[in-house]
This record gives sequence, structure tokens and C-alpha cells, in this order.
Amino acid sequence: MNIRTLCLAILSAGDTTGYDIRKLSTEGKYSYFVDASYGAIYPALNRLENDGCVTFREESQPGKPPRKVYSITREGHRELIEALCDAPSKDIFKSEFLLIAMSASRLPREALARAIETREVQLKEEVDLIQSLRDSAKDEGTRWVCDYGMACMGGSLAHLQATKDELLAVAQNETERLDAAE
Amino acid sequence: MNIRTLCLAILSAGDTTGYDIRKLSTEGKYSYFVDASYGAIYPALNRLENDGCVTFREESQPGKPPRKVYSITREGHRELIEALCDAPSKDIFKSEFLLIAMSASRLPREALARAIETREVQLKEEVDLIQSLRDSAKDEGTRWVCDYGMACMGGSLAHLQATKDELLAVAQNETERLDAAE
DNA sequence: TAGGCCATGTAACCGGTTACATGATTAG
DNA sequence: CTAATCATGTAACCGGTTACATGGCCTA
Repeated sequence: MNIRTLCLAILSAGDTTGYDIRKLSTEGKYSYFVDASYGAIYPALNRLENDGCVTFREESQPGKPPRKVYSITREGHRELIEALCDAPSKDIFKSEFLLIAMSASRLPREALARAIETREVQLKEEVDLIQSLRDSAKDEGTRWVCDYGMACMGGSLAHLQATKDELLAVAQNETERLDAAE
Repeated sequence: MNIRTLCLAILSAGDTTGYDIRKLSTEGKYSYFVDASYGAIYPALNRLENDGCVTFREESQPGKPPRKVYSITREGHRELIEALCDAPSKDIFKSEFLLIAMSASRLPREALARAIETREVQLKEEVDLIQSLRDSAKDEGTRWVCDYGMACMGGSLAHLQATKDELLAVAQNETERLDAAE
């Protein structure tokens, strides 16, 4: 799931610019399972063009900087299919929150409470984002992915809200910590 | 959620070696939300020791290479708490499978079917792992994290199994693809 | 008039992985 | 006899991020 393949996949759904690929992958409909910055996207697009996987036309609209609108080529599509056809590598999931939860019994309760709340807010935001993406999705695949995301994130949020008190109970309160320090 | 903090967090739950930290974070109870390799862990432990955050004793058992058993120090614990106390950064989730699902309508059906099955197997394995970790968990925090993981992964798997046919229906079958090529 | 959006790009940096070296021991 | 497990470590590499440059336009 390198940036090169990501660019090809996004371009296979329609022409765009590097600027918009970045938007799609940090705020748009790819953002909840992908991430990419300018410093990775622009070089990738240049390489793809060099390899004949994409072409671009320069559109200069007055008042705004000219933009390079990229299109995927037959060769690019071939490479994309090839890349997506071999078994997908495992999903990558990294969670600082769960590391904190894991250390609950060694943490001051207030710190844990803050972490839980932050995580709750983050999850809510993500769920809202996916919901709004789902509402405006034209593509069947996109809708399925949004539904999947809603199920996962929504379930995650619900479970967190339902069991957070149990987790909180594991943490140390001030007096226990003082006891332990002796 | 850098390797340094990860090492401190694991050591705060009890003494271990670099070798075992790696095991814990790739096969053990941290593995589903964390990942680290020797090349990252050993240098991190050396730096932590230099900074007075950990100490180690060398245990040489006959027939096996001697091992460095690390313990966290008061200073190390202080740094850990500090690191875990400020708001957790967003969880990172990257999924090649969802990128494939997103491109469903442009993919041959067989390829999508393979991807779905692979993902199903991966999820099942993960759920099984977490289940077994949960069964042998002594620590309250660990149990909570396992339950949380079971809810997320289990929900994810259930949703995938319940809706995979819909996704599959989005993909192109051979004849459609030939049509599109004209 | 300050800041944000559009839009492209690059160079320095960095946190990690991969692949290797070493070597005794045990399991198949 | 081979392969895996234990156990530590390093060097080369790499894919990516961060921070910056550029510059006109629009909004608060």
C-alpha cells in the first residue's frame, strides 16, 4: 500500500491533481484507511509519468496557480490491477490510546480519563466524517467502504462508551498512588 | 507512540529483555496495536539506559546466549507517565484491503473475492489471537484491551461476512470487463 | 493586513525495516 | 542433518514527513 499504488487507485476513479489526491487521502473518502503528504505524492506522480503510467494536462485558470490534471493510462491501469490482485498485506493498526489503556493500572486516573475522552472525540469525528462521505457517495464501492467503516468505528465507539467506566476503575487514584510510592 | 515509549510501557509492566519486547509487540499482547523490530528496539534500549531510564542485569544461563534483563527506573517511569499523559495522537489505520474494496467496480471479480477471503482469514486469526491472550491475561488493563479488540475485530469480521456478497456484486465479471475494453 | 486557500515542488531529515553476523542448543 | 529458537547487535537502506519556497487571490 505504497503511495504509488494509492495514486493509481485514486486516479483510476477519475482524473485529479496531486493537490486533490492529498486532500482525498487526508480529509476525503480515503482518509480513514490511508495517509499521504505532498512530499510523497508529487514525486510519486512524476515517477508514474516517467514510467508511462499516467499523463497530465496543464490547466491554467486565471487567478489561481495552474494545475496538472493527471489521467491514468492503460499501462497504469495494468500496474494497478497487478498490484491489487495479489493478496492484500495485513491492515496496519497502531494505537497510542490502547497502549495507555494497557498501562491503566500504573496511570493516574485523571490522565486515563483525559485519554478516554480524547479518543471518544476522535472516534466521533471519524464516524461523522464517514457518515457525511457516505451520504455524498456516488460509487457503490465507496458506499460499501463507508458502511464498513461506520460499522467498525461505530462499534468501537459504542464499546468504548459502554465499558469506559470499567477501564477507569483500573487506574490508580491519587491516594493509591501515594500509597504505592511508599 | 514511538519505540522508546513502547519499551518503557512494556517494562513498566515488568522486567524483560529486548528479545521479549519484540515478541510481545509482534506476536504477544501488544501485537494488535503496535509493531517493532529488533533494529528499532535494541538501539532504543541502549539509549534509554544511557539516559538513566532503565537499568539491566546480565543473566547468563548455560546453553543459551546471555540475556540482558531490563528494569525501568524511577526516572523512566516519570518519562513514561509524562509521555502517556498528554492527549494520545490519533490511531493510525492503514488498509490495503479497503483500497481494493474502494476500487471494486474496476477490478475483476476473482481478484476481489481473493482479497475478501484473505482479509477474512487475517481477521479470524487476529480474533483468535486476542481471544487466547484474553484467556491468559492476569492484568485488568490487558483484559479490557483484549475485550475492546474482540469487539472491534469481531464486529469487523461479522460485518464483512454479512455484506461481502454486496461488495462482490460491485466488481466486474469477465464479460463486463471485455465489454468495457471495447 | 493577516491569514488561509489554491497549487506545485524540493531538500533535509528521521524513524524505522531488512538483512546480515554470531553461535550454542534443541526439536523434527 | 536441517531448521528453528534463543539472544544481541549493526549498517545499509528506504519510504516517508516536515518545513520551506513561491505567489496570487479571497475572506475576516
